[in-house]
Order: sequence, then structure tokens, then C-alpha cells
Amino acid sequence: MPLPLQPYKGARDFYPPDKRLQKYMFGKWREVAERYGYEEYDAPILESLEIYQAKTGDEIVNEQTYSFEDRGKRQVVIRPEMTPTVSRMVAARRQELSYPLRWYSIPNLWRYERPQRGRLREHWQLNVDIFGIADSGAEYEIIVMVDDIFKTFGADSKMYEIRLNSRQLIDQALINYIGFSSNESRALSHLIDRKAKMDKSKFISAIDDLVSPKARASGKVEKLLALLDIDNLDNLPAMLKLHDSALDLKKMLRQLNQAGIKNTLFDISLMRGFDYYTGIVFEVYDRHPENNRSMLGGGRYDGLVGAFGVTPLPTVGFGWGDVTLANFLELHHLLPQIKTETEIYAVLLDDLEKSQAPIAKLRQLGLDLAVDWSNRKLGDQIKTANKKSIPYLLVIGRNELKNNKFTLKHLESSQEITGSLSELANHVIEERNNLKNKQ
RNA sequence: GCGAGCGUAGCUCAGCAGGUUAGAGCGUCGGGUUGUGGACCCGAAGGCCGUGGGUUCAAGCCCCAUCGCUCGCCCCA
Repeated sequence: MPLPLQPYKGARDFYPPDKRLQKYMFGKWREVAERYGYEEYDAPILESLEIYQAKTGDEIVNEQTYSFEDRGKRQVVIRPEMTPTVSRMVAARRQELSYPLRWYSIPNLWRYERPQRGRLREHWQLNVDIFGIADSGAEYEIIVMVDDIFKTFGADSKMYEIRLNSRQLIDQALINYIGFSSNESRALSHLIDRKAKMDKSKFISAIDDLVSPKARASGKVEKLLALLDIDNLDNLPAMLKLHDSALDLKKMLRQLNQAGIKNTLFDISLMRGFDYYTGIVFEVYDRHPENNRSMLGGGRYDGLVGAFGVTPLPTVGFGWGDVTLANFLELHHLLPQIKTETEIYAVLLDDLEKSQAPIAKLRQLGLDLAVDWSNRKLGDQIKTANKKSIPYLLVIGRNELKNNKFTLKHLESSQEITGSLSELANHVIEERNNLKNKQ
């Protein structure tokens, strides 16, 4: 039996070009998060089972996670998401941390399920959370940051849209305005979340299955359907329109608009799967017809830190997966040509031993340099540099060693410059800095 | 977990109705003589046709199972 060459189902190998792309994406994520004053944290990939049971449904814990019993009989889960972990960390130091607390992380997460487009078993996710702010300024900051990240990747606002809703508004609508029980309301909100995927008659019959015959008879279903057709806050019935949650949403949309973010919309059917959200929720959709899906989402969850037995802490956060981001960038042609880190390929022609001094010198001067020790013909060595897309070529042969003057060739443009090692190094470093400033 | 489609060289795929030693392009490696690459020409390596079983004189092709991939569903972190 030959050994398998494929990575484990739903997981990925990162060959250098893949890793370069990942570094690029993570780099932009970090850059923007830090520009907003967020600090990076990390945590173990293993967590004890209990911390998931408090907040999520049983199915997620039992069927959609990698879980096992360790040798000490502890129930262990490979983390499927970061929110419980970060809540745990904050709760553990609830008293000593100072608020508002702004944290981010890019954890590796695992879920046990069938892989499909945009959803693998293994993925990485940018997680950003702000703790300690009850005011909607927290949501505002988070959404502005998300938008900023898109812009930093080169996207324009036509490529995506930001949809907003409020859990409080939904509760108010389903329970107080229409009059469903809280059980019916919870079941209905999960159903409404799937509305876009179902055709209308199927959706209606699914509603009928969920609600009591009495509710059906009293016209509540019609009332619900009418409500779900509303796509503008101003068209809500008065009782809802004047509710705090609707006013908050309206203010949020206005503020975003003032910040130049106009690709927003109110989507009353937007739920987010989890029950832990307590206020405004949002998702960003790709507008590309081939990928018309939610790429990231988040919202306010004020109860989770408190679930660890400490004084509750208002929190807003979001998670953004690397797979959905990569799909988006690819589809919208936003992937840059990402070069290898190596800047110089040193080709040795004559005396390998005497060539070591200039190579060491260039590295001391701060250059990333790979050496071809193969002693092959010059042309062959150049071909290798070319294939590795290393930008500069340095030839070290007897002439160079004798005169202590070297020639650096930029392979793409075929331009050559000649000079001392430090002159060449300065040139490369200058070009490197120019490139960085452009990005 | 459920349903559908697909598995032939590193990659993209051909492969006739089941009929001898399984093909192309790209890529890789080598060559086209002296210290300058990308083009072009020549050549080579590389496949138990995903795996196991079955039907048949004969299976890459048909049947069953299994694994994997893709797309839906469920669920969505």
C-alpha cells in the first residue's frame, strides 16, 4: 500500500505560493486591525468541551466538532470557533483588564462536516472583538473597520454589500408585534434565516408546521409574511419603527452613510445562526453573481462573558474566514502577484570557496539571498532563478572576485547595475522600500 | 448525516461500441559546445486508468463496494 499523498480530508497543504497568499491576506488583516488599535492575542487550539455547551446548540458540539477524550478522561474539543475562547480569556481577567478592550486573532479552526465551496474542515479566521462598550459606537467602529479591510484589499463598494438587522428588533416583531410565543419565535428566526434559499410556498408551509393552529387561524402568519417583505426601516409598522432597536439601526445606517459607506442595507431576514447575539447583527455579502454568499458576519453578544460567572460585559465582534476571502479576491481579480521573499539569486561560476565572503557580506547588509551551489552552466542557473521568480541575479566569477565589483541583474527588465557590494545592497533595499510604500 | 456528479501522467484533459505494448498539450529534467534566462528545436523521465472485488475469452470503459474530489441539503463558527 503506497502512503497517501493527499492532505487529510477538508484540510489544506500550504505550498510556498499558497503560504505567500496567506501571508499577504493575514498581513492586511493585521495591518488594518492594528490601525484601529486592536491587539493580537492567541490561545490553545484545544478547549474543554464545557465552554461550548453553554452557548451553542447540541448539534454543533456533538456532530460538528472534532472532540475526543484525553488520557486523563477529560472531554476535549478542537476549537471550532474563537468566540467562546476569547470570552473565557476575558472573563478570567475580567477585573484587571481595562476597557474598552480591543483584541484580534487569526486562529486556525476545525469543524467536522462535509467540505464544500468556501467551507473546509480546516480554516483560519480573523476574529475581532471590542469589549466593554454598550453604545452603538462599537458596532459602528467594527463595521467601518470591515469596510476598511475590503478597501485595503483593493475592493470597491460595488463588489460587496453590508446587510444589517437587529436581534432585538426581531424579538420585538415576532413576540410583541405579532404575538408568537418565545419558543415559536426562536424556531421561526432559524427558519427566516433560510428564507432566501427556499421558494415561497415551501417557506410558507414550513412556517405553518412551526406555529400553533391557533396562531395560524388568527392571521399571524400573514402578518409575518407582510413584515418580511419590508426592506426599509421607514416602512415598518409604527410600533416597531419607534422601538429603540429600530432607531439604533437607523442611526447606524445614517452614520455609516456619513462615513461614506453606502453599500448597506436593512435585511429583516438576517439572523445569524447563533442564539447568543443580543443586538445589531451584520453580514457582508459578495455581489458577484457566482459567489452570492455571505462572506463574514458578526454582531453584538452582550451575554457571553457573563456566562463564565463574572459581571457581564457588552461585546461586539465578527469573524472572517480565509477561504471566503480568498474566493472573493480571486473572483474579483484582486489577487496581486506575490513574489518570493528571496531577493537575490547568487550564481557562482568559478571559485565556490572564495565566493562565500561576498555572499556573507550581502546577507549582513540585510538582503535575502539564495545561492546556487550546483556549479552548472550560467544559463542553467539563470533558468532556475527565473523559475523561482527571484527578482535579482548576482553573478560571482573570477572577474568579479578579482575587481571586487559585481553586477546585479534585474531579471524581469534585464537591467544591470555594477558596483561595490554595499552599493548594490543599497539599490535593492531602496527598491524594496519603494515597493512597500506602493502597496 | 442525506442526495447528485466525477476519479486516466505533477496539471488540464483525450481515449472508440468492452479488443493487442494507454495518448496530447502544459509543466519537470537533459541536450542545442566557451560567462547571461524567458522564444524556438530535439530528447527523456513520469500512469498497476483512485482502491478492492465481480461479470467476460478480453475491462480505463460494464456491475458492486470503498476511499477521495465537486456541487447541493442539514448546519453555519
